Amino acid sequence: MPYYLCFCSGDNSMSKALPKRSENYSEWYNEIVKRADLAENSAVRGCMVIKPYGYAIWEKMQRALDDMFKATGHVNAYFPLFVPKSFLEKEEEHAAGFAKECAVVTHYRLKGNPDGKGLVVDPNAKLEEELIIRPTSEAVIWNTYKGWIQSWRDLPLLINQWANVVRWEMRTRIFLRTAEFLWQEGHTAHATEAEAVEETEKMLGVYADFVENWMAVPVIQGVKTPNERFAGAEDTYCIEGMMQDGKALQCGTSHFLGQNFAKSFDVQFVNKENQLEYAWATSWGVSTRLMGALIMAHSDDQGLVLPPKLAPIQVVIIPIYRSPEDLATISEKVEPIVAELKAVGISVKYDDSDNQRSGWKFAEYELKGVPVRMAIGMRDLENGTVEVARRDTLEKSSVSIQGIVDHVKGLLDEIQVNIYQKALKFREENTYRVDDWDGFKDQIEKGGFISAHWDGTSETEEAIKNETKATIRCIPLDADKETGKCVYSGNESSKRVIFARAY
RNA sequence: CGGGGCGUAGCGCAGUCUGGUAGCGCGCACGGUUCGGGACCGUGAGGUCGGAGGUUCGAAUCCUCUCGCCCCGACCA
Repeated sequence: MPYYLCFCSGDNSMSKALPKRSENYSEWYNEIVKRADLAENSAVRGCMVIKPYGYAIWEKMQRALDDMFKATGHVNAYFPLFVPKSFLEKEEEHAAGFAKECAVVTHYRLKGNPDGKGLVVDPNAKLEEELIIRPTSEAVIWNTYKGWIQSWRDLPLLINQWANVVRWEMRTRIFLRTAEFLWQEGHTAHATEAEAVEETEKMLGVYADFVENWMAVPVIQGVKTPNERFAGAEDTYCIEGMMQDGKALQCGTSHFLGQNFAKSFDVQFVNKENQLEYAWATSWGVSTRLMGALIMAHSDDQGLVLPPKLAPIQVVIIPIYRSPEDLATISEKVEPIVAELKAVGISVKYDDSDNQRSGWKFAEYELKGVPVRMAIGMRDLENGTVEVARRDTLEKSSVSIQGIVDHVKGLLDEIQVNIYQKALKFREENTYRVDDWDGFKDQIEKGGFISAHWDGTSETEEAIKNETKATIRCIPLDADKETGKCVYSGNESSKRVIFARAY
């Protein structure tokens, strides 16, 4: 059913087509998440259920990132879910930053309701000290590091943890902002400031590498303004991506924490000169929010578009047949192709299920973003060909079965590059240099990134945010030195920063 | 917390104004015809209408209370 007919019925939930990006971007996003079987809202407020297909993508992300962390010398560990309130309090700015969104455990027991059915909290089981469900783990980890760090020889300490965290957000959006989410958080301790800064920047680079080369989402690397900094950090570095509606999405952050946490948790070490010093810290994280970025950066009105490197199924093969005999003939021809594809490390699914017809399968795998689809029917067998369709461009071609594996391999690489280039082109076409305030207000309504001069004050940043809802996404690391006038105040500025509305 | 909306079959909804046999589409089960871009026909299963109380001969429908969810705003590394 074409989308426009849905208005007649007053009910588009049954329509086969997705809402269009151009008509209702957020509805389009929600429908893709649901229809591609990535995740769903759970019965628990603000919390999602990540479904097997969505989780398979997350697992591929985890695998790639984890390998990169290991390659840069990090090891994994696991720390408690609960943070005693007194720990969280220790670093004041950190505490203030997270206080408003904490889930708090106050009791440890339930009992039968004396007035009837069900359970009630046992008032006699009140905890001596409340436990906070971690919104992030700096507090509990630095409290632990105190016992691990005595000498310069104990440093650097390079640890990562894969975990869930809870932030009691007032409004949630699946993958982009959920009350509970999955992430990794790296927490490192160093002997010198320079080394910690280097680590902070190195991990930002790792994130940029991952997001660009695996997720195929181009990002701008930069530094946050003091307003947007992580609570308790000296500097917050970030990577910012552009979604197809022109809004920015923070894809990862890497924080230089100075000695703030070492001082709050009294983590000191003896240096080579036998003097006591506080350790220098970093922390860095990416979350299941990246799933949101992946969806919003590439997908189209037919459904999800996945970069081959992260697609749980890279190639799907669909037989086209009438009789069981035809199917048997086709399957016989397909089997060695499947085996060869697997042998070169390509994940392939041969969907010979007979409960749906081929047309239905085509649409279904498009919706799920499978990068390459092959269709084989009796006609193909006669010609020694298969029909190969690529998800990114929706182009179809007839390809000889001879050498099909090399062809598919090359095609997957090409798709990976192509969707990155497409996203990069989109970002470039939607990034504007703006030098006057009227132009700024005008452009921000249309969407996209604005590269403009800023006088460096929080007052100006706040005023711009209040008037336009645009925030400074970052001060790009590669910003050219360029003197100019602040787009809002007219005061002196030494470089341009990136403004955008953000998720 | 303020404003708006919604809870009826697994999912999406109509029915509520004006009380009187609980319906439709999708999905599901079975049978058949189909099969190169989301097939069709037939048969069938499936609901104490979010919960509690009230009005009434009779409540999905009217009244009171209550629980939950969604959207907009405030909030948000």
